[in-house]
This record gives sequence, structure tokens and C-alpha cells, in this order.
Amino acid sequence: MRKVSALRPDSRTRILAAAAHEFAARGFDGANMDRLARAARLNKAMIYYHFRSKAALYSEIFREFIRAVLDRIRAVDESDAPPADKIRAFVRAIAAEAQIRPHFPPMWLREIAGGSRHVDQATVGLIAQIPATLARIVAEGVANGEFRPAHPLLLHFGIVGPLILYHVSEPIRARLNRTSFGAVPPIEPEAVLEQIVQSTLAALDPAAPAAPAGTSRQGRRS
Amino acid sequence: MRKVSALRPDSRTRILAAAAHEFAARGFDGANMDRLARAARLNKAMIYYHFRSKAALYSEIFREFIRAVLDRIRAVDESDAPPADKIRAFVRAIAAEAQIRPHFPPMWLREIAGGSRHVDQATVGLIAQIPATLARIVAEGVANGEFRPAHPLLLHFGIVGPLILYHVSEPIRARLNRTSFGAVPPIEPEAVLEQIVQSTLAALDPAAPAAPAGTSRQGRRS
DNA sequence: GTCTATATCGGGATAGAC
DNA sequence: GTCTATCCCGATATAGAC
Repeated sequence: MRKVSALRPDSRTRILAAAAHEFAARGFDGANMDRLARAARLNKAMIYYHFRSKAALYSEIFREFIRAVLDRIRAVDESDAPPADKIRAFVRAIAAEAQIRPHFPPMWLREIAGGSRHVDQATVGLIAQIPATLARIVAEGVANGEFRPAHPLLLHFGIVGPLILYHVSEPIRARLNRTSFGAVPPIEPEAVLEQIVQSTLAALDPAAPAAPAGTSRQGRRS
Repeated sequence: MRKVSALRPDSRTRILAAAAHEFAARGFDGANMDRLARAARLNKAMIYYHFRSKAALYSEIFREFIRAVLDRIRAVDESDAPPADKIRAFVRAIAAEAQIRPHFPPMWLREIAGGSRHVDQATVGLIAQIPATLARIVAEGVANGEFRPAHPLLLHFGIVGPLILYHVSEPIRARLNRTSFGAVPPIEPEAVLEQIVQSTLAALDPAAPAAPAGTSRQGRRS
């Protein structure tokens, strides 16, 4: 919401970029305003000229991330594609945003781990709309008879979990490869998406094994 | 590795318990030694009598968590059950550990998000053995002809991602319910396990749609 | 808008008595 | 083993010149 000469980003933009990096790598408490300022080629005072506090800076970055995801996802929901295609697009929407903004997955993960301690109620409401959107898509498919009912939040975990883990694990995979604890073959981004879409649609397939989610199946033979 | 009168846990045990709670809720940097001491009904000095530093305390807790998971998982791998049952048991092993030690999932998540900054190389090696064990199970099934080849790490994300997200999201679900942003219907633990096992086995099913994981499929219809 | 100082304080770690 | 008191650094935030 702010005009910027695209060539040399202004100080505010540089701060936001550096802060996203810092928060993603270290978390809210681990982030250091001095280091952040240096990375933005500015001094601390400049940060506090643009932002009220560390917390305000963090909130703004995180809220903007969530908003970007929500924008894409809502567009998907409001399209007139069949539900199965919406699911597919839903997964790709989140993946695309994670690809474009590599600092988003780690920040998201940390917020989940911390019970959203660093975000205000309004932002919590925004976050909640992500699975809520998925729930609408599922409901549409159920009404169609294309899907069988499934717990939307659980479905959401099945999408977001692997996706975020994949994006976030890049540094670890690199580290493991460097230290040769066991070289990890590279993972194709398309393979990640395919597997997630497949397993999500499988969980929604009315024809499928169904897995009545009973408490009583174990020790069966393949 | 330490005898303890089971009735009144000794100070060291109380510290470990309080620390797990504190680290899980706030992360390494957010954790506060004063608050931790109070929770353990001790003073800070006592913590430093038992542990070299905050980092050492953190490391020990985390390593122990990983070891507990590894113990279960190795037992699964070394059993003579058919590969599909091993997969099932693998999922349940991690879920059981997450159930018993509720502080483990958030800490794990944070370590992933932070690129394992707070753990030593040896522990990183232990962590890596979790997907490595899964890889062995998969390889066994592939050799059998029961499974088709799949990227073990990707498979691992498909298991751990949803599972950890489920466990870790309990506080948020509660918060959402309290603030009535939209009441979340409860998720049955068994349903979580079933869905994860199903989708994992589906990804390994040689008969299935297969999704050749090529880089070249997009824009197709369902 | 951008900078150099600096105020202020929370929190990790230690000293040393008991 | 357990405590009280304290050191002291690092980190958020601000003052105030340019």
C-alpha cells in the first residue's frame, strides 16, 4: 500500500525485507534489531522511525504474508472450477506463495508452534480463514456428490504440513548433504505438489476404501 | 539414566519437566530461566548446578526426545512385520511419542523452522535417522514388489507434517473455539492416524494412479 | 529521513553462604 | 544440594543533531 521506486527500494522496504529474513531465521525472540538494521544497510533508529516496535514490525510482515495467501485462495474459491480442480489450485496457491516468499514458511511454522503468541487477534482471524476457505471448497464438493465428507482442518494439515516442511527443510537438507550424514536425493517441487494433491483427493474420494476412521482396525495384512 | 524416587521427583527431574514446557511454549530464545525456575519450584542457581547452560539444558531435552522416537522406530524397523504394517507402526510410533510428550512436537517444529540452530551435529545425525529408518522400510517394500519407489523424505513429510501440526495446533484450536471465530469440530486422534496411514500407503501403492512425478504435467483436468 | 550516541532493563550466569 | 544477592552484557528503544 505504498508507492516505491522499483529500482532502489526505499528504507522502509529494505527494513521489511531484512526483517522477514531475520524473523524467519531466528524467530521473534531470536531476531536482533541491530543485525536487522545492518542487513538493511541502515541503523536501528531508522527502524523505529518507520515502525512503532519490534512487535509491530513483526505483525505487519506476518499479516501481509497471510493476506497474500488469502487473496490467492479466495480467488480459487470464487472461481467456477469444479471442486477437485479447486483443491488442486488451493494447494498450488499456497505453494506458489511459499515459493515467492521463502521467509513465510518458517514464520508460519513458528507461529503455529508458539500458539500464535506474536500475532494479534485480528490476524488470528485471518489465519483461520485459510482452512475455512478449504472447508467451503470441500462442502461444495460434498454437495455435488464429488467428495465424501472429511474433517477440513485435518485435510488442511495434510496439505500445509508436508508443503511447509518441504520448503522449510531446505537448509537442513543442504546441511545434511554438506556434512555427508547421508546425501539426500533432491526432491522435485512438482512431485511434492502431486503427492499432496493426490493424497488430499484420495481422502475425499467417495469411492475409495473410505477408512471409516473406526478405532478398531489393526494388524491387518496388506 | 538416573535413579529417581518416583514419588517426589528430584530437582533435576523437575527442572527437565519445567524446561520442556518452557522451551515448547516459547522456544529457545523466548524461554526465561527465571520463569523456568519458578515453575520448577526452585531458583535459577539450582538450574546451573545441574546444567552447564541454557543451551546445554535445551540440547539434553531435545536429544532425549529424539532418542525416544528413534528407539520406537527402530524396533518397528527391526520387527519382521510386512512393510505395509511397518509403515502403519511407524506412524503410530511417532504419534504415540507425541502423545506422551506433548512438548516434543512444538520443539521439533521450531528446530525445523530454525534450521536446527540449537542442536549439535550429533543430534542432527540422530534426527536424520528418523527419515532414514523410513527409507529402509520403503526399500524393503520396494524389493518385495509391495511398494513402488517413492522419495522417502517426501513420504516422511507427509507423515510428520500433518501429525505434528495436529498435535501442535491444539492450543490454537482451543483459542479459536473460545473466541468463537468459528468453532472447530473436534478431530479424532484415530482419524488423524488413519488418514496419514492411508495416504502414505496410497503413495506407495504400485497399482495406483502413479503420478510419475515428472516435471512436466500441469493444467490438466481431473 | 538519516545518523550517532545513550538510556534503560531484562535476563543469563556466578559468587558464596548455609 | 539449596539458597540469596549480584554481576554484567546484550538488546529494545529513544534523544536529539544534521
